[in-house]
Amino acid sequence: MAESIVSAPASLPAETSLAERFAVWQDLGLDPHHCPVRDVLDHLGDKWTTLIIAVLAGGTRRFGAIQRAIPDISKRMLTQSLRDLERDGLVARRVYPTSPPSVEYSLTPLGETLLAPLAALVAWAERNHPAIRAARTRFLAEA
Amino acid sequence: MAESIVSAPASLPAETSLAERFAVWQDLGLDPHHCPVRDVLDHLGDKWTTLIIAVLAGGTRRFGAIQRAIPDISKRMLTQSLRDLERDGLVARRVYPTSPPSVEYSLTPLGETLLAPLAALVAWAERNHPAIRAARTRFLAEA
DNA sequence: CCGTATCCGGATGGATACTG
DNA sequence: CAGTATCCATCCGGATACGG
Repeated sequence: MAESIVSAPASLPAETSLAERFAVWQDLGLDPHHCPVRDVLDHLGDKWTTLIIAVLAGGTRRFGAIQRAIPDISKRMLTQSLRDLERDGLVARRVYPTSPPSVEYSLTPLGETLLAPLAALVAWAERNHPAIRAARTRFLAEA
Repeated sequence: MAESIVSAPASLPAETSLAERFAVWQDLGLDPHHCPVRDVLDHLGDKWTTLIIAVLAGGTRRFGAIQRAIPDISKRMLTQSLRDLERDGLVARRVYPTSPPSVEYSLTPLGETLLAPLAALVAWAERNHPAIRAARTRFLAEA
């Protein structure tokens, strides 16, 4: 997919509002290749990625250990999610050619920089979880 | 769905690490009803929600205005996403019974509290977008 | 132990047409 | 203008079985 030559806009200062950032993406036609929400966050939003990052936030883990930490993930989805994270440079995979083989996963330095903003969002979710559930109940009661 | 009587754990201080938070959810069996990642963030992770919030971060908007701001969203998906946000108490919907009718959407106070952590995550995505794209290219080159 | 391969059901989401 | 209704293709993700 011969990438466009248009370079991404210079990154804005950290305190830039969401609304201002949106205006920039909009000028680029919300092209998914230049819209970080679509190109990066959509990935974090899938069913398992955030949970896996939370596990790896605790340190290097083996494949089986991650699977035990998230009881209802299948090997298929765990492998695929880890591959995607590796592909994006957030997770490192190290294979030890022992028998039976063992494979260790850990966050890369890039992956570690994600922890702070992600933890802030998760903290928001925890703090407001009761309010959100209350809103849902109220909404249902009106229908 | 007669809700369980087990109350959610008291919320942890803001600086608590992801790994520590995960341990708490895990003790509850990662039950989706008590895991904010699953009950709240999964919702934010769907295809349009974050973009819609970014638009509303700029102020109250009418249905048509939101649709024009996000060129490739269908009316169907916009309606559905807005309903979900309204249901969770993040967005308010106000109908003016004019002819033709006009409907305004805006963030609720609860919705506004989401802007700061969300903007931080988006800022991370913007800043590291080039590094992530580079990692993808590297990954492809090895296969 | 750490995967891959295959199959398949259900959810997601786009296109289109219609309504108050 | 702001939806709803319907149909339909695609994709996500679970179950199972097999391989290095």
